[in-house]
Parts: sequence; C-alpha cells; structure tokens
Amino acid sequence: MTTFIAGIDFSAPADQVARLLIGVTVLIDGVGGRIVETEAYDREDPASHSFSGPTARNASMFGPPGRIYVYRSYGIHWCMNFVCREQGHGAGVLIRAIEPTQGLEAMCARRGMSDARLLCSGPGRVGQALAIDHGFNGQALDEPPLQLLPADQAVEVVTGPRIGISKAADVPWRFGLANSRFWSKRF
DNA sequence: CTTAGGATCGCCT
DNA sequence: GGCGATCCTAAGC
Repeated sequence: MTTFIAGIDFSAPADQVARLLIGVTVLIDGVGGRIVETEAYDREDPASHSFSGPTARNASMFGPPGRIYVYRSYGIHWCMNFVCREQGHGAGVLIRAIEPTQGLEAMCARRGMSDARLLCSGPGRVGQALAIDHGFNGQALDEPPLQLLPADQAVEVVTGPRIGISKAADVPWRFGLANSRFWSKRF
C-alpha cells in the first residue's frame, strides 16, 4: 500500500518523509510557501505524541497517511504534522518552518508583523500564518483547500537533533534546507 | 547574544 | 496537579 502525494510516498518511515518534504511547497487556500524545516516522530519514539498509543488528541496520527494531524501546543499555538506510515501506525512529520512565497499579505496580517524571515519560522508561527486550527485535523493533503507541490529542483538537506523536546533528544530527526535563512533555529 | 517569565489548556499521572 | 513537538517580550551581560 502506497500513498503518493506531490511525488512523495507517505507510507514510508517518518524520517524518510521528513527529508523528502524539504523543498516541497505547501499552500492552504493558496497561502504558504516552501518547507525548509521538518522533524520526524514515530510510534517507538518517547518524544512522539503517539508513543503512549491512540488518544482523542492524537487520533489522526493513527489514521490514514497523507493527512494532517493538528495539535494545540502550550494551550496557545496550533501546529501541523503530515501523517505517514500505514493506517494505525502513529507516525508523523512536524512542519517546523516555511519560506513564505505565496500570500505574503495574508500571512503578515495574520501574524501582525511584516518580517518575512519571522513569518513562518517555527511550528506555531506556521500555524498562525496559514490560519490553521483544529478544524484542519484529519484534512487530506491532496484535497482543497490544501495543496502540495513537488520541489522544483534537487535540494541539499542538513540534519540535526530535534528541538524543544526532553526525551530522545539525541535522535537526528530534524531536517532542513541547506543554508536557508528561514529556519526556526540554526542547525 | 543569552536567559527568564508569562500566556493558557488538554492530556496524563 | 504538572507539564509540554512554543512564542513573545524584557532584562541582563
């Protein structure tokens, strides 16, 4: 069983998908840009929301691949994952940063600022700029208002340990577009 | 440049 | 009751 969207097989392991997503453009209602930073989370991963099994919150992580898992971070921010592996596995890729390319005006308005560099450079910022909320939980990546566009050229990818977690902090499952200035933090 | 604290809420122990 | 897959602002060096 495979699930291809924008040339990526979302039934592959999370770290592979996280790497392949670098350079891919994600748009919601035509607003968004190029993914420049991701992190992989898998079932056998103490840092993952899916580690302790299915709950009401993480249900879509255990749903079919190629959809979105949206969660509330610190009771304030909305963050977006792309679900991967097979149905029931509980793996996903956190979209940590985007290079804004489309709908700059809308994103600036939603973020209340105009510095392109800070518009989508962090998972909570991405959520705010793309107007993501709980309503997008379970939304398919290949259905409106979402759009995924393949990277238009080969990209160089850098890796490092994931950010903001205390468990399994040494696993190098953070991926970034080499030399991007839109990372949430340097590699 | 680094560090600290507050905002704010659903989940888990 | 505690603690996050965070962000912003302010203060210290």
